[in-house]
Amino acid sequence: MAATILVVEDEPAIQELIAYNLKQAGHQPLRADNAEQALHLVANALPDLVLLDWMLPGLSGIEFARRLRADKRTRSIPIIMLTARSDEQDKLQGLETGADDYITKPFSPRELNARIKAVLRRRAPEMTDDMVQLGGLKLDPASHRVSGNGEPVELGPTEFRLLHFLMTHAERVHSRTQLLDQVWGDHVFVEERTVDVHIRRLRKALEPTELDGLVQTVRGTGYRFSTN
Amino acid sequence: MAATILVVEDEPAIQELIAYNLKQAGHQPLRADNAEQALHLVANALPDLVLLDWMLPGLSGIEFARRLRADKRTRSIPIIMLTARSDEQDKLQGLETGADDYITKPFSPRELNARIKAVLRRRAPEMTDDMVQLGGLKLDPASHRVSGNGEPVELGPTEFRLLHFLMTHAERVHSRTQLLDQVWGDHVFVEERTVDVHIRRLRKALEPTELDGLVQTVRGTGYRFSTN
DNA sequence: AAACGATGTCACGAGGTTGTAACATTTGCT
DNA sequence: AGCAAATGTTACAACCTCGTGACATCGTTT
Repeated sequence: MAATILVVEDEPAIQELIAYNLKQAGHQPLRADNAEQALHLVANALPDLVLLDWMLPGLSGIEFARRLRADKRTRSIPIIMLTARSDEQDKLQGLETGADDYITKPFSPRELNARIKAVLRRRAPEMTDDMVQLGGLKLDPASHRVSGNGEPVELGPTEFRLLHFLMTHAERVHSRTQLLDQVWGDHVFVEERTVDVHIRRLRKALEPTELDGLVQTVRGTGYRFSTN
Repeated sequence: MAATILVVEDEPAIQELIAYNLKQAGHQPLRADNAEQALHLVANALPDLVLLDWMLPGLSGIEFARRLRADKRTRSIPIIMLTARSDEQDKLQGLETGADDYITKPFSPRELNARIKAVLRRRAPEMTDDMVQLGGLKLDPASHRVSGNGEPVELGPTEFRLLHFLMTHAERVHSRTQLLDQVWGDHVFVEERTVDVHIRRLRKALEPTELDGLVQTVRGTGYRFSTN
């Protein structure tokens, strides 16, 4: 895991509790008492996920979420909202604003962790550090290591992310555009053909292990990771 | 999936939100703030589906839908309308004008995606990435693979699209013109006989699996995929 | 300052893909 | 049987796609 998680919660006790739990789970909590402060933090460094209390003094949680969604840079950050009760009204409005999940207080640390993990997996399975093992290839996000048939494989950062994405979305074709969006980020402007070059570098790095065939070209469409 | 979806919505925040969600779901959003702009976009390239806000400044959503339905070229584009409230009046008028579905604000991304998928499945199954399995032939759009009686089948891009369309519209005859429109796309001018050649190539590719008989000629009319 | 690794872009060539025309064959009809 | 229209089949040139190596840039390390 090791995700940076922004906690926006005005109640100090609850904020403390959540932050402690996140730390226990291996995440790095960022804290904010209100939306303004949260916006400041986000301006400095992007969190991987936001835990957002819906009832905030000043700028509301809904408005904060809206702003995150409005900015290209922060648009893709997953949001889990914390609601006081199972308030259907909040829930609806929250989901409309683009929250990925909600959790009603009181909640157990276990439940919170489960939802965080689920959201990270759903939004971006490649953000999780579950080990991926497919067709003789093993990729471990936690240790940032890759091995093919036992032999270690050296990859550059981009090739690592690319392989990670492909392996967590195997048996599917991905267009260059999709790969750029998912691996490079959707706010980056790069030539589509750049993908080819990195695919090439990835294959080259896999060659010594004879596993370069797993990364396949689908002519006219894109690339695919497949064990067939 | 990977459908091109035109979003006609004057509220920037909502437009942004929808576009973002569509992208996440693997679609490619086109945006228009008003009906005029939307008409321009449509003139250039046909979207696979239109998300249409009913309340628009200037030319209304209803009028826009009417125009789409009036033109032969755009008549078959599925439309999902976005209504402010569950306004029976709008709903009736919308469905009458030819909308395929409606969704009332506020709506969750999940609900929107579900409706899009449902409409596509009904109106343009070839845009979906559901696997198609018919008469011993299996075609999987997601992995971009085809197999006949278990054996893999190699197809060029055009043959793949052609087979996909035929299989998702089986037991129906399609004229060469229809196939050109649906498989080659609009705004393309190609000889009708070209279809014959690709049918031939498709059959040839299917020959090794003995499944080439599924692609049938209907003399004087066109071609048909049939398991009989 | 020099060296290095990572990255994005370009240019070139091999090979796959496509549309068309030309010719062959089949089909329906008289 | 004989004919004309429709379809099957093949060959091919134009075109497109992708793999590949080279190179410039940038930020960091030595």
